[in-house]
Amino acid sequence: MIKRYASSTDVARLAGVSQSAVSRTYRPGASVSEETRRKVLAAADELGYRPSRIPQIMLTHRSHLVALVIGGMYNPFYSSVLEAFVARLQAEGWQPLLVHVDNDCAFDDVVPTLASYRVDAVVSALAILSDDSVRQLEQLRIPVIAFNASSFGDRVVSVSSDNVLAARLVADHLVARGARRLGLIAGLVESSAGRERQAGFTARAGELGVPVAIQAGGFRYEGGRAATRRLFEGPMAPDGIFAANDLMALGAIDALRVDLGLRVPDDVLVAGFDDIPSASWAAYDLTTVLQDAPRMVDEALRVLHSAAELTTARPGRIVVPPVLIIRGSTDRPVAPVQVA
Amino acid sequence: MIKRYASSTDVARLAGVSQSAVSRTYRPGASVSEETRRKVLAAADELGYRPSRIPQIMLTHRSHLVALVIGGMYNPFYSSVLEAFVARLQAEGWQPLLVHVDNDCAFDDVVPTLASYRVDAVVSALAILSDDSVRQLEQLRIPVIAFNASSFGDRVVSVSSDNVLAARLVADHLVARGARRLGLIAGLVESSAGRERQAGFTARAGELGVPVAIQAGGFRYEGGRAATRRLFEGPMAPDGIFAANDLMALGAIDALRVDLGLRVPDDVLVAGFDDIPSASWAAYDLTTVLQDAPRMVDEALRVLHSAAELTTARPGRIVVPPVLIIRGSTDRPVAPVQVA
DNA sequence: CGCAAGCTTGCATAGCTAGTCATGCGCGAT
DNA sequence: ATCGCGCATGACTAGCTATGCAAGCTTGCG
Repeated sequence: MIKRYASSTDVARLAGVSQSAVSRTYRPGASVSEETRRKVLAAADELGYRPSRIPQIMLTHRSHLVALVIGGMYNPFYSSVLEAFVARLQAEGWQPLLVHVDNDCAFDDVVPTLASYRVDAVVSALAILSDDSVRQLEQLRIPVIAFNASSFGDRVVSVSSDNVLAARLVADHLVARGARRLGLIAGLVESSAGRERQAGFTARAGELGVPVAIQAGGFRYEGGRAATRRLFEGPMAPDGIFAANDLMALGAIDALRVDLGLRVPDDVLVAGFDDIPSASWAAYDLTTVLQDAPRMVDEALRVLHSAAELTTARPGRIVVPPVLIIRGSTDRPVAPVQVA
Repeated sequence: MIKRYASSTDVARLAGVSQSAVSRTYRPGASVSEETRRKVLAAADELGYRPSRIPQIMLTHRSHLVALVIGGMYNPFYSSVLEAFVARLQAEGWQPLLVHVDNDCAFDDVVPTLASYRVDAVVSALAILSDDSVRQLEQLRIPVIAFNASSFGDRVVSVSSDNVLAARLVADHLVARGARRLGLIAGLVESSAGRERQAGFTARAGELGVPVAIQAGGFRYEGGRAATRRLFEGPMAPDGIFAANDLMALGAIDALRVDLGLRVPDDVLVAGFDDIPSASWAAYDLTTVLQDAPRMVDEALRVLHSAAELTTARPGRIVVPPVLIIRGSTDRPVAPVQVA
């Protein structure tokens, strides 16, 4: 194997000093004479030397690596969360190790890899942590922070929007704008966020005495479009639709306009969840729930800092308040809400 | 500092064997008796032990870490490339280290960090490699693979679509479908992909004797929308628009329909570049150029494998053929092409 | 029963950095 | 002149795993 990087010993030899002197040159506050520092830096520059973190990991038992588990990048909300996360982690001296999980490669399969790189923590932006993998990570004493997934509330720390409250607000809003027959496009049953949005919406609709028809859309555009067509094949054609994420809501709008020849918002109101960039595009102008991604990332980092000291994070749940963004897709005169 | 992970020595002590025996248990093909293996695995299970790659990195001078540099995740094309890349890297035994670069944090700032983790290679999915940082990486002998960026063709390996050819095909197509006054929405001058698309398009339009007006859109939806409005403030209102990426093309369609009250494709043809998911949504149905992301990732990995052996990749350029996807946004009868 | 061959096991070590400890030097104070 | 102090420097070591080497054991065969 060819040696790629120069070591502090190489630099020391070239500079005619000891390895300690090299190390001290890069350690702020260490005692090095100007003369020695100059010689070391000259030699380091010649060899392209940068101190390695690898031996330090062995000595301190801290890698400053954080595993970021992804697997649903089709949703732009998660790409923006990812980008925000990476930027913040980096700014605070962590390094994100990216791990992909999907049907071919389950979370359980990558746990040994994570452990072998001695990551300090795992952040999952997906709801597909299996019970088994959580137990494995627990045994390895790796703190786990789950994003928008509260299923394992007693084992891991979760950071999420207040999905139930947000969905209730959407129900209120749709009914206030005159909807009397609601349609709900659900996500995936595996997703606790999706389940919470469904629960909040149906609960509030029930309180308001408004019926809700439900179809699953799998969190994707095509799923939302197909689910909308199915809603209109049923006995109760809805006049207000809430999709558990924006992608499905955009599919719903296209189904209504293109497939069913209906107008939005004139014939049917539509609301989504996430506030992805395309939600505000002129063709859609979608009413949606803003998830405060920067705030969520902040909270996750706060947990990370405390978890870094201990061997495990104190399990719990952090909920970030949502904001209802009202746009053209529900733009109709306000009707009085009739509480049943 | 609290010790988080068990070491092979810990396992050896518990199992009543030597550290070598533990190591050999996890090394396929090594000579270990069934009895010893059983004891080791039992002890390892109890302690939650996984072999560490960290000392191995020191011994072999190979980290199997690949730095993935991102910074434009607003474009869904890059999220899909990222996801594909991570999945493939992982399947082949690499681990992606994610690095974010933006205005606050230039590439040069993160080079020391990359070096300190002893990454085996750097993959940049962005065109913002500075000349200085390429030189730094060259001195550190870290191979660099640039995605869709050929500016540093003589220093790094680049993998990209055939942007020039694709843009020529788009020009042909728009003119064949009857456009006689073309508009081009350019990306960023820093992007070589954008420059190539512009060059190919204007060159072919020139050959066909069709005039082209140009406005910059910065690769973003809002930029594309504003650029389109500016195109129509000029002396030559275009009847065919090519945007250097899909996001700007979608902005163009919305500008035409919502801001300018025109019809697509009846009044103006629109084509984009990337084939992001929203390009095929019913509201847009955008003609675009498919960049074969899986193929591009394949090629990048091939380079990576050869670069892993050497200390540096042989500079060069790999070009992947593009595919023109014709959809409704240019759906008009074919007119005969008049070569000037 | 003796010996060789093969399998198994433990010991020792490389690889790199940060920090501890001891040493040496210069200089001011006594 | 001597002592002590502060600074600078080098030697040494911890931390963990894979592997070469030597030694011990078993087994089969003569």
